[in-house]
Amino acid sequence: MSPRSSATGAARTRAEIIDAAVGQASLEGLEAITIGRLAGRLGMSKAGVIGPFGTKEELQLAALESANAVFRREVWDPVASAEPGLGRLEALMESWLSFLGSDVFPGGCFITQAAADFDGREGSVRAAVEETSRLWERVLCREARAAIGRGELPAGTDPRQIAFELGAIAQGVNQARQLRREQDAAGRGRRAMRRVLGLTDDRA
Amino acid sequence: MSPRSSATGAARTRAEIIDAAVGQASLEGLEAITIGRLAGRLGMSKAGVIGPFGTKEELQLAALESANAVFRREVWDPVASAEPGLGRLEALMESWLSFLGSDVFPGGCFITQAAADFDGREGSVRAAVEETSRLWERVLCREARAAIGRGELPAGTDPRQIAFELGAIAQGVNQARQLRREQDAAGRGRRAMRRVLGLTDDRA
DNA sequence: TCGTTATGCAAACGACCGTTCGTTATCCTC
DNA sequence: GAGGATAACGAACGGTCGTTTGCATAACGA
Repeated sequence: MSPRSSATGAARTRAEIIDAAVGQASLEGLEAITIGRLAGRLGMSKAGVIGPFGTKEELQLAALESANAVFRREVWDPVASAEPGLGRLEALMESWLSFLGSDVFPGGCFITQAAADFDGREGSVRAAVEETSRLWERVLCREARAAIGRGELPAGTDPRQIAFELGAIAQGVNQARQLRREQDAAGRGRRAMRRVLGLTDDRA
Repeated sequence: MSPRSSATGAARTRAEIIDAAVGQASLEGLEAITIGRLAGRLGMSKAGVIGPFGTKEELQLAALESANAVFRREVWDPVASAEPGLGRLEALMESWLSFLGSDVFPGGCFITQAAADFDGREGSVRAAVEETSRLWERVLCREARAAIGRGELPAGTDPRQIAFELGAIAQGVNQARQLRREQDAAGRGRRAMRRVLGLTDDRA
């Protein structure tokens, strides 16, 4: 079931195809992946690549699901055991920034890439991307709500506004790093996030 | 020279092709535009479409240039005559939000779309997209610097940080509207921008 | 050990890709 | 009116796209 490295036969092949698809998609977009190029990169035939999925659309959905799992493992899991509230939200942002600065996905944030690629289309992949985006925003929102409930953020704060702003900043970091290749993208993002969370380390 | 609606013969055709290409690109990405589909939509032959540009890459560059001109006309020009400083920066943000909420580009912000599409590639189009992004950030930065110089933003404020955050918020608005179809995307963006600019209309 | 079931390959399909070529219609200038 | 430039056409090029089909071969359960 798990797409980790070992496994036997078909499951292993399937995981390798998905990994290659995720890499390709993070660079050029989920729609730009191509059966033929994946086959070339993997040293397989086109039929062998598409076989386990039946359809390119199913392969796209599998790649998205895999990228979600990677994101959860890299960003959420490290802070999952902490207590809900501002502390965990702060740790989550650090985790997120570290992820955006890594090369886990060679082309940067997979969801941002997929969102731009599919927000003007219709179909099941678009729906899955939208749902992923919604789910992650719900996570941020829940965490912000916990922080408000504990009095760590001002009463009356709108948790959805916090979630929106944190997500926007992450998008900005991703673009600064991937498009403009700014060295200090993470630093700018950190400052912005800390200001949103009231953890001002600069002038009032 | 200007791609406005009237004009004679070839220039007019060229402008029509570019308009169609911009529309298509804002929906599905600058790389996903296709000579054949443009020809179909325009009732022309493929040769007639690619003729004025010679190459798809040149057509992409022309589409990007046109989108830049539209952006400047819709967002910058309305505030260009005001005095530099916080007032104009605020007006610029309103102008930007209004633009993001309009359907000038059917698929949302052209640059965000193009950035995601090309930030993992190489070549002249990528370079042009990057330069556009840099240029716009420089505009925001210059405006923030003016506001700081006039004492309308706290001394010691980093104008590049302001530019980064405003740009990130716009990206967030675009994704909220285009992917998640949130009704109040502009409202969230406005609140976030005003907070960045110290124009707090919510609780301290 | 032998059928059965997976697993992946080679080849081919029709469709569309970007680009090139030669030709035609239309206009402007002598 | 004749002649030349211009603009767009239709047809074709070699490739690549996603998908389907039939055939090997490897693995497995009896």
